[in-house]
Amino acid sequence: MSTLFDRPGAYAPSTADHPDLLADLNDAQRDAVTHTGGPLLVVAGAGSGKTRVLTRRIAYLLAERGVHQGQIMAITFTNKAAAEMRDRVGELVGVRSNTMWVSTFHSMCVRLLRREARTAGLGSNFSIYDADDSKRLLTLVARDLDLNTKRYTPRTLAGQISNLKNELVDHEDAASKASNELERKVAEVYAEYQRRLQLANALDFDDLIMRTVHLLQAFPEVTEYYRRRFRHVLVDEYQDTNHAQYTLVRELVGTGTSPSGVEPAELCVVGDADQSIYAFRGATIRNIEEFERDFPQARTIMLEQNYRSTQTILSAANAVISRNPNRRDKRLWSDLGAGDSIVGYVADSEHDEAAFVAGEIDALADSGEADYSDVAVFYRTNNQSRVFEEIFIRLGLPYRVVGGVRFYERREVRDALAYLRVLANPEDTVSLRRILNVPKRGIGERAEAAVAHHAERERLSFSAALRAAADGRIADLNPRAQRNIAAFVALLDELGERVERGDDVADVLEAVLERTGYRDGLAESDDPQDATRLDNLTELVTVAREFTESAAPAEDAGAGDELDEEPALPAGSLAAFLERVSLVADADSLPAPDGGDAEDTGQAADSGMVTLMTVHTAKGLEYPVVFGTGMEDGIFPHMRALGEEAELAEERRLAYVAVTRAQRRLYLSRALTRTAWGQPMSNPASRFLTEIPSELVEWRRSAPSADSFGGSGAPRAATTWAGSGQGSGKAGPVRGTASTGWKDAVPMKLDVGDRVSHDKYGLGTVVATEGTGPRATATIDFGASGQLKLMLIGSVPMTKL
DNA sequence: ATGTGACGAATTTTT
DNA sequence: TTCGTCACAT
Repeated sequence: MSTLFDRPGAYAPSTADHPDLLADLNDAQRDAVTHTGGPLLVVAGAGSGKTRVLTRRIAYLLAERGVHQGQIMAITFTNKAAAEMRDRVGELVGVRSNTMWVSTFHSMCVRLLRREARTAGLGSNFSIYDADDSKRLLTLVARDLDLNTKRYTPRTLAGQISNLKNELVDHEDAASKASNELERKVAEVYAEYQRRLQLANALDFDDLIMRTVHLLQAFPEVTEYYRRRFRHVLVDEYQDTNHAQYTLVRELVGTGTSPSGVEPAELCVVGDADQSIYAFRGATIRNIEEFERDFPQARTIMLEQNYRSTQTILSAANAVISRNPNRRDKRLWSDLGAGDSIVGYVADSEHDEAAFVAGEIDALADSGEADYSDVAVFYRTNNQSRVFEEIFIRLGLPYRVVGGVRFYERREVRDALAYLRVLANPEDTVSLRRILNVPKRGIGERAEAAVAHHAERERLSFSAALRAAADGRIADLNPRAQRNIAAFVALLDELGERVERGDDVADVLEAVLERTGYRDGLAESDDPQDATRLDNLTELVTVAREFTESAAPAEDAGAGDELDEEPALPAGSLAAFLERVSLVADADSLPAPDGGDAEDTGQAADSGMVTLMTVHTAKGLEYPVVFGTGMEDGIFPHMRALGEEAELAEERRLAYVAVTRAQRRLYLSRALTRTAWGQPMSNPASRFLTEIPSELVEWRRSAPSADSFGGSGAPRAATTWAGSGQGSGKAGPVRGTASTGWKDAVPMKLDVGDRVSHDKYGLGTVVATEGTGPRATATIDFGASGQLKLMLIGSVPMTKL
């Protein structure tokens, strides 16, 4: 790999200029790279060279400003982004990038918490609970507290508690602030949940951030140490930070001169409020919108030149996003020219839509206009991928689906990992209870409850109680269960010895799969799914094997980096492996540039496959050809967002993300009818579709025009039904101006039993109604044409009789 | 203790 | 439709 170090004559440390670092940047980018002093906010529109700015800035700090790599902390949200940043900085400055702290918020916090475990009141071998573990624990807690688990589902509880932690509210504050029944219950659960986490020596994802913030706030001397150490903090995707992460950054950077004279570090954050699509997880664009207020003397630099897309695509994106209220105005522009029109398509059904997409991809490939790998198909929700897969398989069109159920979320993988986690941390009760009877070994609910009660009564950990049970020290346990428990404990001990004597992780894992009978159980099954499960376990063993191999030689002896002199966890250890897999949840994620793909069904190289994914997973990626599908109100924007201003704004940002992924060609399609949960459903055109200026779109197939329906629809129907997708460029600009389009119209009032006449499906009877306002739907029986569920939003070409 | 059938709910998800 | 949870039977 060529770096500035390697290139003869290109680099002379700390003396020469480095025109290379700035030469190919535009003015704004250059400003962002060279800015010195106060906090810097880089507002980076889609495709405006955000990563380039960040990496150049780091390189510039090292090369031109005499900053030591150990003084830099760069924070991202994903491991992928962290790896990419490290690589790209490496290309610019060489091996110095290896010892920089470039990491995700979460791994940075883990690193810090392990170092300061004692101060933070943690065992340094703490486990990390992910969402699934949290929910399991919450299920236990809710049961023990006798909650109505219908009303307080683990999902709800997890969401509420997560929100509280993201806002840095601890369980005591939550209790005192609670103002209604739900909040009081949540606070109660929260308290018990935290108690159990502590008992299990475990932290959940949100704790990683919150506990770090609390640590820094409670121990100024600790904070001071890190502030002295990190003089430059850079944050990527700043629009995705939640309050806790925001506070963490502020604690790290510092706001004023500390008592012992440490000045605040230089802060550089990069983000785009228009691409904030994770508010539902606590991200708040407040952090970016009020950056200037939060950090006085802050400077803002806007990157508005887009290097990715044609002007047509950008104009469409601008048209959509500009309807969001309270938005900092920003207009992306491109000098790549207008390019091709956006292609619109109105399909009869989702199958029809998929067939169109497949046919179009085929045509592009045949004409040589695009490789399969140039093409991405986006949808709002994962279940929409199915129909595409079906058609692609039928046509032999190579594709890959990104996302969905991830490798580390598969049941068998989690089971196997739970064994390892118990071996590493016997107090990890959630994992222990998970594997207690997996595979089935005759330790049922009753026995488990008996052990749990005993633990509670005697104030023992579950693990200790289990040992008591094995020794016959629990009275109300039948002998059979006792024997089974004893055997299980013996099994764990035997496996534990392997860990003790330092066997490789992969060997321990192999032993787990063998000795527990897990592998045999799957091998003997005739369920075809179990064959896949077996493959996944084999893959996990491979991952473990590779982990050991990469850990051994990569011992870079600290390289004078004081923070690395004592690794918190021994390299290659079981604990280190578990930490890795907890924090890297994307073994089978995106097209790895190097093609080093962990697991996939397909054999073909990435280069030859169409990519299918949700719009969320598409963030940060780009493709020459993009298909945005399911552009219907109720699908995208999602039904749940209709009528909710904040959620609608987020959907709009999501649409903006979708559109701005496209480089050359953008297709937008919708279906008049699609099957939702077994029932056919009819959705109107997505409002996002109608907001795109019609001159940018060439409709390959449009909605049936009002004329062809003949009849007079509901008032307003004739004009509005045609709203988008009015064919062949005939339609004038879309009406429905500003935010008050026809979508805000009152839905038709229908009750069960009402008779209606639909312009397309004829006479029908209302058999059910659901939802109200913008979410109102009616299921109508059209006799021979069957039943159809219609969204009543805006207008439907239908009259009530 | 475990297997079966009814029932109900059902976005998005960087860690 | 599909998946996971719950009640009940074996």
